[in-house]
Amino acid sequence: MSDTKTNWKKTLNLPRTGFPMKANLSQNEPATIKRWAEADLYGQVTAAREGCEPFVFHDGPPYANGAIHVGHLLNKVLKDIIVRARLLSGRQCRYIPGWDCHGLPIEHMVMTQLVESGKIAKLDSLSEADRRMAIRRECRTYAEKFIKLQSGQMKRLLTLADYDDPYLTMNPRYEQRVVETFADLLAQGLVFRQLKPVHWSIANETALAEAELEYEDRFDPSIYVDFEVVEAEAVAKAFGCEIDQTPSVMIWTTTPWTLPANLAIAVHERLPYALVRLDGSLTVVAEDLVETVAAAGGVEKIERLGRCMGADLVGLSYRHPFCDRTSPIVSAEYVTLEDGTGLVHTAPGHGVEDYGTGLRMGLDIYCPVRGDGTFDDTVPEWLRGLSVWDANEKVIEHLRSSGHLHAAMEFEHSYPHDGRSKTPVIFRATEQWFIGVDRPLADGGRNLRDMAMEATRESVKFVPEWGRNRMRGMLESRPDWCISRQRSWGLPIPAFAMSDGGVFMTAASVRAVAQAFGERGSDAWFTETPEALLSAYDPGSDPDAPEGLDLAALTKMHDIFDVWFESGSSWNAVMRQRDLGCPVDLYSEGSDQHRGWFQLSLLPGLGVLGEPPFRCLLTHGFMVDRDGRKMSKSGGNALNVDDLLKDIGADVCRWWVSSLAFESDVRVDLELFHLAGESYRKVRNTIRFLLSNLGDHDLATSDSLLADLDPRSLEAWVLAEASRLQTEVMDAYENYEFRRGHLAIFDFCNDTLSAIYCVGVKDHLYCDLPDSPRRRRTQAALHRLADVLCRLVAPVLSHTADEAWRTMHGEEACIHLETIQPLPFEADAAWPRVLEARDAILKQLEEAKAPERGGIEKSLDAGIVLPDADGTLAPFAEALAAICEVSRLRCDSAATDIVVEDLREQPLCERSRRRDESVSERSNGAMLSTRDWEAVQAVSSD
RNA sequence: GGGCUAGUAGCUCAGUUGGUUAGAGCGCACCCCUGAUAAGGGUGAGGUCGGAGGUUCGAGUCCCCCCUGGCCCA
Repeated sequence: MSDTKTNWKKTLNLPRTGFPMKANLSQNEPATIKRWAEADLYGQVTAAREGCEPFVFHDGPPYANGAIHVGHLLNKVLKDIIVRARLLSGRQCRYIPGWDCHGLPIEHMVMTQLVESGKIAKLDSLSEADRRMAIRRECRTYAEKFIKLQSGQMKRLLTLADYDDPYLTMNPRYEQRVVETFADLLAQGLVFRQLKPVHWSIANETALAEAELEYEDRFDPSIYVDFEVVEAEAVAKAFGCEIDQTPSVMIWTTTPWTLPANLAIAVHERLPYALVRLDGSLTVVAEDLVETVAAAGGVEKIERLGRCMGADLVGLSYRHPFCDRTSPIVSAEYVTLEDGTGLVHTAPGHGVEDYGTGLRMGLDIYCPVRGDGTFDDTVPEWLRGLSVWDANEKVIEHLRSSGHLHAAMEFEHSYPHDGRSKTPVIFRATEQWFIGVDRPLADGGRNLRDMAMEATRESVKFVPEWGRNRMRGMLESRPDWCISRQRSWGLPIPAFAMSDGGVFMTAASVRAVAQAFGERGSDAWFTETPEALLSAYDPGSDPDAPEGLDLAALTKMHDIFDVWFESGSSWNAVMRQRDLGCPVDLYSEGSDQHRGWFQLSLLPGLGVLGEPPFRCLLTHGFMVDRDGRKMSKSGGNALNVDDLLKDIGADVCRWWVSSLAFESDVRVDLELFHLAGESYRKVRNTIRFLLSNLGDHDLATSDSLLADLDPRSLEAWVLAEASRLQTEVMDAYENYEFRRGHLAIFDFCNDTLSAIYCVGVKDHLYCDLPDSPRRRRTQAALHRLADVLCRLVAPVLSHTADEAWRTMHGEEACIHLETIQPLPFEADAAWPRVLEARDAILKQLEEAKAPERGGIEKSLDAGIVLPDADGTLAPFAEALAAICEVSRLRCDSAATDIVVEDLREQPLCERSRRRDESVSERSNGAMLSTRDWEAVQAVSSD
């Protein structure tokens, strides 16, 4: 018997294909990448879509620092799915990858390496310009290294983009456009110079960024100071009591040297304050802090005279204890009862919050401290020229002798230090460049904030929609944009100092420098004279040129642009510069960019174009670990992308990405990738089944076999389902609902095909004569299914789709050059009822397995009698028998319940294993059905 | 501390304008097939919808508060 078994196998049309079950992605994908590169797939597909309606998509620049992580993976794969889906639907989609190259993280890293390698000493011996150039050379090398690394990793993710000509923010043609963007904003009157406190290293006389600070414990004086109130009566009234002496308000500080710059005292409007007599001296402190403050001053007798709210104090004024001025009491939300007195010493030139309060209240941003840490001549004589550290003691002495000091002690706290010199830093107001968001534009008179609020109200589309509210909230409260930084690695702000101390920078002069940068790169700023940099500048034709301008007397200033200004100009430096279309259709990044790139592209865009540079903002969430915690390298819960690709391959990663509800946080864990691998295999094997039955099928004439399908045939049904799938998936892609597409594709493979259609047609495919019309028609359907599946998965499984496509159409073919067309198939309206009948039948078959119900375990041992009162199902009897895998099925208009007939006593066809009614013993001695007997005879006569 | 956002079966997610016993897939259990075979098919068991209140005849769905995450600020 076992001999005959193998013999029958030889007479069957069993599946065969070169498309393997095992994908071996990590081995095979690199070959695909190489093939695409050699064929210049990006060039080919953009050429093929020449003249098609463009979809303008602009890539945001990742920072050229470090290897890519899973966040990049999500970002880049999502974008690539978008690009490929648009190409599939017949749109042109030129996609230029980019990198953010300048900025502190790189410079900081390079400086650290220079210090560690000991090369820093040599650098410090150079002239300032040479030193900056040396640092810039190192930074450029560093950035180039990581661009190369990341670009390779991104290609490894199977992304399609113009990697031969990416945009780099450090390239001359990019720099030129950034500076020109700046010139336009300058012309609009939006650029201004203002003091702002920054971390300042006295040792190196330079501004420092947060990343350059090290926090160390340090002892500082902690002092409580009484400031005499000017309006004694008003105080009495506020507290509702009689007073007999001039009251004070008490502040606390650990930086006595900032007291000369005190211009206000801040209270919280909704906190209660008390007027108290502490051992005879009348003062105001927060009600809850009276005891603490009294204890600090060793007070023996506390007398509470009255109580009021902070709001009652706002507007009063006080006399500075040693500078000749009076200042206001103001309100501030950040005032707390954590420490101090509940009344906060405010020096707008020496603190971030103080600065904010100063701007809000219209106070001077007053900073009497010079770059070397000594006082200038605006302070009382006894402080002039003194270093701030020496001033602490003097100030305390002075306050004590004048009777303003309530208490003084030593205080240990964490304090920022310059990481390089290890010396404590101070907050010091310096001149910075700003773009004003509330200043009216020269043409139009509206300001950027109003324009931004209007643009984001409805004209920009947000996906998800809540991004709108989020971004508008940020726009509403954002301060003016400080665009200057005091570093070397960046794009210079082309401002010149004039000999009279003024600053020279006009729209025309900036454009001239932009031209120089475009030709020679921004290094020119460090290597060329002002006259050379301004060679394209003609003061005579510049209405903004200052009178008596002497180009030869100019000196270059040294601020560079905030990197956000560079990336925020990319719509101009890339999309307009390369004539790709602007405003662009889509920007897509993580939701942190509502404050970052999106907002900082919107503002310059509005200033220059008068409209947003984008039409739609698509955001994704952040990667968190299996417990929902944030991912970080230091936390040890980060996944390595290279390992991931080696382990499971890019297509599985892409399949995983397409499955995500990416709008919110994305849980990421190796196990989840393996799960995605399982469902990938399901799709792959389904495609494999389709392909494996097409080996003897003529694809060229295939579609003609589907011309007049019976709407009640399985083929009509499955192709109509495919048509529905295509509509659903393409609609999902169009609306960035990749998860919906993913699920639809999976369900189609898993359910429609694997569980139903493939099961239903196996018998025809394997057992019919190869040329039987029924088999050929089924093959034509399989071909159509494989075709549409390849196209639909191509944006996601870009390697696998290509692999399958090439299995069908030869090595030279490429799925990614194809577009998709509507499928014309329709099926009988009764099909849903047929499938319901199938469910019911399968349930009955399962129950028939029970011993008391007969114990039929194999469905082919069963026959079905199906109730069909109105005769709807009868025409589907054959199809139903096939998709239920039963040997016989009969519809009965008189039956009320499904009957499972036990056919185990009936003859079994040895070849098809069906208990068909036509089975009988044939002339060769075998039990075969008529169809199989004919097939065997035909095969053996070959 | 503030703005935005998320919390539904072991896992990933659906749940439309509040309305019958809260759905799907994976996984799991059991069974079939061994002619898609490191494949394929069938059936089934899993949830007090983050927690506490409230509105309502009725709430996963509306309101308030709280808890736990995330992003961006302070």
